[in-house]
Amino acid sequence: MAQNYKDTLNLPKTDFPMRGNLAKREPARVAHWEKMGLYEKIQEKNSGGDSYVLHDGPPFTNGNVHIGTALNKILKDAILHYKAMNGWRTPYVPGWDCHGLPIEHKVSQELQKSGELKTPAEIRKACQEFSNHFIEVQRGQFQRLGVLADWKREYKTMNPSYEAEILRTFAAFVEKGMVYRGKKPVYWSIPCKTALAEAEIEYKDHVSPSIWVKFPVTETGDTPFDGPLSVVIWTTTPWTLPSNMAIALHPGLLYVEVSHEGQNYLVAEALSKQFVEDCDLDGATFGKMHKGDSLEGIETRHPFIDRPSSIVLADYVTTESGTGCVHTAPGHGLEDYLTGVKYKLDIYCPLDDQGRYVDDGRMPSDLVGLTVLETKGHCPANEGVLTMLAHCGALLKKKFIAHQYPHCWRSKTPVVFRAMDQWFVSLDKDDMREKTLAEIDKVDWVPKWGEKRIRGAVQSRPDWCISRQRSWGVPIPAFYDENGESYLDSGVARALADKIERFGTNYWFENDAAELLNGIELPESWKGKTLQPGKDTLDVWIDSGSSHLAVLKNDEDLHWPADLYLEGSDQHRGWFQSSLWTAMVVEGQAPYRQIITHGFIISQDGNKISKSQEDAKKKSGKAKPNTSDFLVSRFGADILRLWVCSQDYRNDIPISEEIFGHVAQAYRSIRNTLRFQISNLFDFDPEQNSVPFENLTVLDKWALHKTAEFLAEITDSYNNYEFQRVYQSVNRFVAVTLSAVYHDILKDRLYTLGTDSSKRRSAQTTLHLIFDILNRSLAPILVFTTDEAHAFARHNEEFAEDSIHQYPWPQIPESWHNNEDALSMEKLLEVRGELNNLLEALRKEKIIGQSLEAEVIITGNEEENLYQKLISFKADLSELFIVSEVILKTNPDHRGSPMIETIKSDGNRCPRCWRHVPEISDTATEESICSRCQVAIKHI
RNA sequence: GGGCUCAUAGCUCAGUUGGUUAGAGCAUCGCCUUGAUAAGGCGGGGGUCGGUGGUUCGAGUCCACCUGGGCCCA
Repeated sequence: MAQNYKDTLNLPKTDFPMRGNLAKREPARVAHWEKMGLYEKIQEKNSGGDSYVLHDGPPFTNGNVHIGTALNKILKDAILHYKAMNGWRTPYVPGWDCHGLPIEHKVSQELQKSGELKTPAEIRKACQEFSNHFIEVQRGQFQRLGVLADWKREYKTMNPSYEAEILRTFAAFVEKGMVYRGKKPVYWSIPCKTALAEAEIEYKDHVSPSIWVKFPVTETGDTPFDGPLSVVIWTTTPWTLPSNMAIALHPGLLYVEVSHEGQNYLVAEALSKQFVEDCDLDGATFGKMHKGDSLEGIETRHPFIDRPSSIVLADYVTTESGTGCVHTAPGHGLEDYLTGVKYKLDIYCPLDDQGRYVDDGRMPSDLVGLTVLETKGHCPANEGVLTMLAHCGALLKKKFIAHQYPHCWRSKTPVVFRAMDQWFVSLDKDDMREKTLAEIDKVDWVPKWGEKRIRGAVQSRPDWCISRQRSWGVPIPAFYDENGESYLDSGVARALADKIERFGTNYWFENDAAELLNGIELPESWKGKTLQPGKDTLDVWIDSGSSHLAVLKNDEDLHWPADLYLEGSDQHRGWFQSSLWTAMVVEGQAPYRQIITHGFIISQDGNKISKSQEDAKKKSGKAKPNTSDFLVSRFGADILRLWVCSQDYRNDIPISEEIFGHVAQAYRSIRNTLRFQISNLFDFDPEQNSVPFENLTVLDKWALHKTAEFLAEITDSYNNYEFQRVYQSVNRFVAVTLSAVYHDILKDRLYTLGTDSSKRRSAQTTLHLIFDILNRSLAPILVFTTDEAHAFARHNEEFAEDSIHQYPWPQIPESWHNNEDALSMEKLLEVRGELNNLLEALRKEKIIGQSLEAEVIITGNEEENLYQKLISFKADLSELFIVSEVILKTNPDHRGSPMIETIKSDGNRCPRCWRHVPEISDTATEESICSRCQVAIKHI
């Protein structure tokens, strides 16, 4: 008959599924939101509010959305949800970074397979298609994550109007006189006649001649050497010797004079023994030692060109190989170049496009015309230089050496470092750097060490090389005459920007100077010249660095500067900095008020994700892709979002199966808690059945007090963007306050009392309030689940026309906080701890199973505080402790806190409510139930 | 090699201006329940706070060095 009584209970009822099945079910909600125009509705709701502008850093459009990019967008979305709930207007214009070498490289590889040589315009067209394809892909993947944005107004750095803004930004640089022409070494492929980027370089084994060369000291300065001597350098690229301008020593290393058969040499002390051995200087002796920094400025003579080569200092000099005296050719190496800039050396590079020594009047005539390109193991330039060294007696030793050397990815030939004309931005012009540093002060950096980081980046950045020898980018609007003289003018650049805005950037690549300049008023100096348009494009950091101008300034819905930029911490050197410089030049002010940065995704063992993935791949042969889509397909977007919010994103962010397992568990716990509440409100209409606050039971008032504490806690965390604290608070609230305590106690009331009894309605009123607050407070994070729960709770259906995301952040009455009943309840609930220990002991002894099988005897002194409380709430105690009876025994002799005992109840078990009571109404029949149930059953 | 940064139970996080036996949730183990049931309840075990050395009456919490990780440079 027990089943019959079960039918008389108000058991929970809902269609809200226990299991989310997110991967399958979320897409329908994405479609639902799209259809109902959720983003627009949220904007409309807040149209009267102030706007909060989070300016989107554009992801690069060259592949699927990676987990790190997903993390970034999820954080942005959660912040905007929270701001929108708090009444801010939150227009969010997402962007795409389209130009750049990685795309051009991939596209070129594809085009190369077809074997045809393509013009820049053709390559650009293919790049554009490539980029557009991945914009489609990524947009879909972002939307799948639940990210709400104004996708109709998204910005692309390859849009003609955007490209025009880039050119106008550049024009401002020109106008301020910051742009100048200089030389800088780049990788150069001789067969391809093109500059290469690091990504286009392959390192391969190569055999080179390594040589030890004497540079006789001509000017010793104050240094007291034992006698005439030569500084010995070691190099594996003899062909760069004609461009030698200096010899670099380490300031902190010791250098020693080595004597052998009347000759004296200077090398690093740490390498001197090796040097003697390598150069067969048997019987050499070691003399005076000198510290590197004491030798700065000493002059030597170039071995075969009438030119001094002086001693300079550089930190990158090592004692790993060579002599510790580094041959420095600023036109043929990046480090050499930087040293050259520092010491104002000539950035000399006497090579033409074919890699041949040019006849510039400085090159020895024996060398002119020799190429550095190696064919069949022969390098004419190397051989020419070796011959000259042998003639002049400067060659101490030659040995062949196998080492890694950079090769061109396309032609597979060794590349050379070659200084070429480039465009630079002078960052110190008009104290721009100082002004920028001052501006950094005014920005709110989160975490605050971000300020140190960008300060370091801005301080140490050398002049900005902004030209690239690439096709997929925005052209530098410069022209050249037949002598190679350059022509650049801000007015012309602006006029060209207008043209490009109308015709697209390919206009530049498909027309000659006459057409490009047609209708543009030219500066006097340009007139009468035969000009060619330049082929270089702008550094892509100018592209994305102009976004605040291109996007925020041209949209009345947005404002400049932005309220927030939120990107990975690598952007201190990247986008944060490039945006800052462009803003300083154009507006004289930072483009953002606040910067939040997040760390990088790492594996659980703390290593780089790509590296550990490779290792896993090697071991198991089945590495799992770290793409957003893969993880969404396995766990669902809400789990991914919850994971993001569970981590302190300001540091490294670990990811693993185990971590996702725990987050999924936490999700289930939250979901079930919401489900418990929804299912127990199936017959509750807040309009009809609500109980006023003052009439709620003391336990319900306590629950609202705890809810108020919870809300205050997470509101504070949200305000500080500390989602991991929200996550922790939610877990504790859900698992402890609700599931283990409040919900557990409530079941008796909800299930067994009369449907409309005031204590049951009191519980439902409270549950309803808590559900609403909990669900809303989770809405910025669990965008799908909270919307689903809302639809089921309010409309008892899966999709509703009103979304949780249109509701404001919860506000609660002050009365909930610290009400007197709640504080008393807090004390009484503390007794549960001790009580539960005693019950567990009975359970272990198989005396009881459920706690309702037990009764409690508490002995205490009326003078004592807690015992007084127990007395005043005697009627509620058995409910609170979920036992059948609580007996209070007052004993004036009892000292200290009340003594608690538990025993098995000797009452009869009511088959309906399972409580053990002294009297069952009619023990003779099977219908016998307790008196409380008798009343209840009449009011079902 | 340089700049910035991180290091608290198996996992993810709290630990206020240095002060009693270092906390939480999850996981784990044992028990109970079967009227939140691919759920729920109760209880137990588990860190000496990356390491070393200092400052201090007292340090996870301040200082120095070391180790390991990350981002950015070189």
